[in-house]
Amino acid sequence: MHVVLSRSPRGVCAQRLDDDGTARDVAQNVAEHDLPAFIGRLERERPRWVWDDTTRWYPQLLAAGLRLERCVDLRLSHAILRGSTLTAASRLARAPRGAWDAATPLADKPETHSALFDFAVEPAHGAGDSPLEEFLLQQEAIAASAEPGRISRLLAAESAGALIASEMKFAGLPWQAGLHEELLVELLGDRPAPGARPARLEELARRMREILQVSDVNPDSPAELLKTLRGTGLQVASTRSWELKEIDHPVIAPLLEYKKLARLLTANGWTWLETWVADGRFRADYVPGGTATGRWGASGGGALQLPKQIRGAVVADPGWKLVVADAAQLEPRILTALSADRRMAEAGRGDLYEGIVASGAVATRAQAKVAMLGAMYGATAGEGGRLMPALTRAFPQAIAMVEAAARAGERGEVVTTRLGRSSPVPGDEWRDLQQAGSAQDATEATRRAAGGQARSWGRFTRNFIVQGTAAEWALCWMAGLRGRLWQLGDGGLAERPHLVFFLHDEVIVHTPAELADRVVAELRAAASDAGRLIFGAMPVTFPITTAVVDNYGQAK
DNA sequence: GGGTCTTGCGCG
DNA sequence: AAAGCGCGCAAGACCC
Repeated sequence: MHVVLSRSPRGVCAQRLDDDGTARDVAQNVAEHDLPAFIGRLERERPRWVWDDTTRWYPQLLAAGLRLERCVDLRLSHAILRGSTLTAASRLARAPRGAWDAATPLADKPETHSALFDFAVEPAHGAGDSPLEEFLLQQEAIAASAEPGRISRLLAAESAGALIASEMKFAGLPWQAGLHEELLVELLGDRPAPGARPARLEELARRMREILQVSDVNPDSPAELLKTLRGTGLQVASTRSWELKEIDHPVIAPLLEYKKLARLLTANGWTWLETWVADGRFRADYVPGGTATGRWGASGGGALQLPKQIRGAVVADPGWKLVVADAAQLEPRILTALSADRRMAEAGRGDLYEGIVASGAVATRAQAKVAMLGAMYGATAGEGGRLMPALTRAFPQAIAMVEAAARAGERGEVVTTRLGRSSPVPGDEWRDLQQAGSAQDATEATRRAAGGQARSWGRFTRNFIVQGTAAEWALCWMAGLRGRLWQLGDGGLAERPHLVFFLHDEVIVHTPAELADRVVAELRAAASDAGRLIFGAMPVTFPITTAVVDNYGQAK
């Protein structure tokens, strides 16, 4: 059973649907304040809740103590169906852009700007924009798809991800502000007055002045720093750390240390702590489907960029543990499964990179890693580029697949992940330049620019199929894990083992200590489920590394 | 003064 | 080891 929820000025409307899409009864109107009780009652029948945007419904339900098993997030589903080559012929994909193609989550927009429930505001969209009609249009597109099984799995995983994102924000990542502050004081000195440098940074700037024998140096301004360095005879093109590392000069060491600490101060210093940590929790805003490839984004707090320096401040509650798990060498394994390259699958029975060395393709594990990254990112120069021919000889099938994706992108074509997420179409500027570059009278410079741009888009599509399918795997992993964790405990969401962090191929589960071993088992089981769900009986394994720790800094 | 672009660096 | 993919954020630079 599906239950389609929508809001109108009169309250919430709930329409039950049978699995064939027919209305089970007359739609019910529910007052906003009765909604949690209403949903709680119906949840016992395990419906799939259908709503426009999870962020507009689920947070308040969580706050009321509910946890729902499954949903359809129409906005996220629409974005996938609209772009997917698997549903390109559907009415949904062929319709002109409308309210469901909004670039931002609906919750980010003021209510008055939403055309979804107030047809008078934007009559141009007509009544076809209602959640019920959109849902039926989506069902139609899925049913007519060449691969309904794949696309519906993707939509289920994407929607589960939306539930998880809301739940992780609700539960929060356990964060000890006191520990974080101790760390800052230890590395930077006491908290400075606003606008002033902490003692440690001031000291480093002073040493740099002495070494360079200048009256002033401002390492916070790349432009000024570049002038100062050049003024003292240093040949540098920029002030990037990786470039400075190559230079042999006494000022480099304190400068690099300054940069490292200044970064900590501005990105995750006292201000960050005050803004993002409250009541012992860091509550990040995750953005499911926030990137072209289907990876999540984050907005505010930099949840996906937590530097290793401060991970020690992520501490389990007393009597609880953190189970940190990541999928080992996920993207190369995804490439293996996508291409069904049996020799690469054989190499991946244990450590994939060691397996590649054993195959004779390259000499060292480090080379194997660089070569695989080169294959997935499209390296042309450097060691990655040099290793490509050997890798291609050893694993022709896998390499042919990413090469084909690159060639398609260079031609401006769309590529599609295993479950059906398609890459965006290149923009008008891209097409204009390609056209200009292939014209009879094109200048050499235009030809070169067009070629460079084509290859750049080819690197994007090459990577898209791997990164995008890896994102699908991670979503399936997490969705399965979420259900398994729920079965391990009793009570509300935060009283049972629950997800508190997700970073592309890595998750953290916060769990009562006595359940940690069972959480580890569920993590592994969910990983092999995910592999089967996406690739069927392919002989590719997705090993998980796990660590049961008191704080995140202890993992890895 | 405010908005947008650029630089640099954190994560995978 | 090199600078090839995907992101978000803060600060300075730059422009009006």
